[in-house]
Amino acid sequence: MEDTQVARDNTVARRAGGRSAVDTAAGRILDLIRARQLNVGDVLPTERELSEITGASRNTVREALRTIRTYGLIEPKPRVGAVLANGQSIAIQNFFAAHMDVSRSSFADIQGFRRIIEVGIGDHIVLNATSEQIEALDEINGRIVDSRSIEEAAENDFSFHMALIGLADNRMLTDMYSFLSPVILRIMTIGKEMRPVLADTRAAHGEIIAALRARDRLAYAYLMSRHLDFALRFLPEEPASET
Amino acid sequence: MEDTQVARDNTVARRAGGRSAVDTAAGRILDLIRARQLNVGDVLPTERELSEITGASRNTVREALRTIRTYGLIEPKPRVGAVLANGQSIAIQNFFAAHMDVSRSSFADIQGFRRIIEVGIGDHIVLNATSEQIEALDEINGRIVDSRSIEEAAENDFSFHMALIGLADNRMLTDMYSFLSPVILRIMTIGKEMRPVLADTRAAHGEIIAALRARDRLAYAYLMSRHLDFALRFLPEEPASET
DNA sequence: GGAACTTATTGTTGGACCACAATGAGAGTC
DNA sequence: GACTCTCATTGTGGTCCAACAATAAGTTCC
Repeated sequence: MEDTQVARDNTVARRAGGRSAVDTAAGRILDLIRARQLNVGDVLPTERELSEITGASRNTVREALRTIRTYGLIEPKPRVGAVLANGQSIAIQNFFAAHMDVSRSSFADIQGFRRIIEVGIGDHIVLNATSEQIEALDEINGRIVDSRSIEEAAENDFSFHMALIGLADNRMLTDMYSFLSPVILRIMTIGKEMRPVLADTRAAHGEIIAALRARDRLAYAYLMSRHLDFALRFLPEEPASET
Repeated sequence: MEDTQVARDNTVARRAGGRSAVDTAAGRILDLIRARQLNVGDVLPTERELSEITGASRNTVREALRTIRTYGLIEPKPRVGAVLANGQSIAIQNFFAAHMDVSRSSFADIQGFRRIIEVGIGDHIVLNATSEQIEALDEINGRIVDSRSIEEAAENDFSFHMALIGLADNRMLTDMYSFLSPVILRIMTIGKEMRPVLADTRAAHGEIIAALRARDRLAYAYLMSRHLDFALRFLPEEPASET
């Protein structure tokens, strides 16, 4: 009898709030994390406790936790509870991996986004970057040909572009690139798998650096635009088959 | 008897594959989508059928569906089943919301970001936008002076810029601006509170539209850059506090 | 100090009920 | 007879519960 009561009450609450019980629970759990100032490594209350706190059943709490988990914010750990994590990378990667199966335009979209950004920051860099910063770019660029694996090459490639972003001196941009880094890395990896000529990448970067040295914003825009468009040409039409 | 068998088999499979039953189920469902060539609008089998197909319990299937749903790939529809959707936009916005702390970026950062983006999309718009699209911008721009409140003016202002972003034809950009819309709206509201001359905004937009009509990319870049920089001058230096 | 045991927690299952919407059967009307 | 409206049926997702298995931290015993 009481279980029926609970069920009916929850249903009413759901309809009233317009949100499902799972959404409500997820929101409360996120509020809890915020309110308790929990950081990476801290543990959440147990599912049963969360069930009491949120007023939802354990199953509902589990679905809510599953959502938060998909965001990479928590990592379940048997016996101890869910641990706050920054599984951002894996989460984003999974996110895009799941989407590549359905929509294939994502790669192109991201490359287009990069093109706008990395071409667009040219003016600021040309005007404000110090010679030391530009030479630091050159140093990073040199690592690419030393890479001993595709993955390492992709990481070094990304490091170069990330350093470039850093010169824009804009926190939102930096955050955004960090956020997108797993996907960009994956794009680079695929590109290098299809056309593993590291020297070309280095040369293209080198031209860009030269344009920066010369404080030539037009050359920078042209070269960067060409560089990113070039990468796009080697991306597969079909989705990347993951395992 | 058989259920016990199934349970034990699943447990074994889980330990062998190193993946949980939920992950396995999610993988099989995604395989199913791929194998059946399901497109947006098509329906998945019911949860109970998926339970039979994947060999997992309905609760496990539900958690798997919850993951896929968090990715924005499906949308549950009562009585019909889960429908394939392209909720990538909303999903990625949720990802942004869960991971990116906009409040830590300053107004200047966000305006700088906007400057890069909105100037950067000029080339694409000049080359690809139809005359009808440009006239639509003009129509939106006309609403600004009709606004009867600061908030309404800010919304109309944002609509103009959002429409501009839409012309870039890049989903990631559109998603990003949707995600940032509350903050941008706030910036615009503050700006208009400090300098409530709507005619100026409209005039600046009008010049930009004129540049687009003339397919003059240099004029566009100059005018847009000036327009955004101008707004920045009237903003306080505090960080963008959200909500 | 190390090994076996206890125990609390997550993982998974099966079953139950509710609200809701589509379907179709049946009554009523022309 | 054909059509329309009403309403019960039915099937679906949403939520809840109780139970057991697997796991690892904590505890006790040697």
